[in-house]
Amino acid sequence: MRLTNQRQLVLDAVRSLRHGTPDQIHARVAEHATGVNITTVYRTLELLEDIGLVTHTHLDHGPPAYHSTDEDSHVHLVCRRCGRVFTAEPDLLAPIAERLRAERGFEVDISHVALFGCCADCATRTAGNAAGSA
Amino acid sequence: MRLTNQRQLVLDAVRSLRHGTPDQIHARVAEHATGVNITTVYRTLELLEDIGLVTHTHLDHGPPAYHSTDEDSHVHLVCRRCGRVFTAEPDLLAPIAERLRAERGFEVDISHVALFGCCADCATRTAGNAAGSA
DNA sequence: CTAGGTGCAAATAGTTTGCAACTAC
DNA sequence: GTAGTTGCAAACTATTTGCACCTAG
Repeated sequence: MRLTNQRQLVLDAVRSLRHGTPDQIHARVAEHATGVNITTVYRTLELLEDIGLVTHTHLDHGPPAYHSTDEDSHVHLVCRRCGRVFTAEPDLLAPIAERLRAERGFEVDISHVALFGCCADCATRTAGNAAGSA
Repeated sequence: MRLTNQRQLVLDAVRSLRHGTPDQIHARVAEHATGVNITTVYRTLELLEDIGLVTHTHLDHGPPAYHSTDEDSHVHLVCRRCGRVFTAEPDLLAPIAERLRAERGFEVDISHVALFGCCADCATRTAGNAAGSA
């Protein structure tokens, strides 16, 4: 497999953006080099994922978020109000992963998990408001 | 709000398909009535979600899965090999939801959760095979 | 009757593919 | 030198929007 400049750039971008979409990765790459095509970004991400250097998660609808497998695997907490992404220790899901493995042989990919909900800030901000979501 | 035939059909379709994509819902509706447009399906799903009759989950990349809020809320287990969707009791995540609420004020929406991984069947089928994914 | 709902077609966004030119090895 | 890689443009899929027509209330 050939190590091209583009591939190095894409990998660097994935590492520096911690949850980058293909588009964001492309933009980041473009800061360092001109003319790397979005197509190449997609192809490279697929390749890097294939050889296990990156993984992707679906943090919301829309573009997937890519992250390097270098980082400690972590669980994503996505706030559906403000859209921010928090991380939690993978440890959090360990008991569940254990239970699913034991009870049904299902092997959870912890680094791929996103939990949706509402973060503390947004909960505070909307406290007292129950019904109307405009 | 007007109760139209189309809306009733879309809601019925969401209920009968348990994890339907907009496309599948459209197809299901088309079995019962002619000429309901995919656009209407999208608009109706948005509306039904807004008034709380349905929710959607991202079970994989691609189209979201809609389900009726009638059903018991449940956790989705998505096999990344065969694509099948299993369900688990929401109970499974309760301790985690509790912990996140206590530790960081993050309120997890349990019915929105999908756990990715590999089901027992696929694990068995690929036992002993480590590297090559063609 | 009328405000809200629908269908159509076109716009948009994200992603994939064919193919010719290019380059790391 | 050559097979693998890239860029471009066009295809494709999923979704949204504008607008004229239609219908539930």
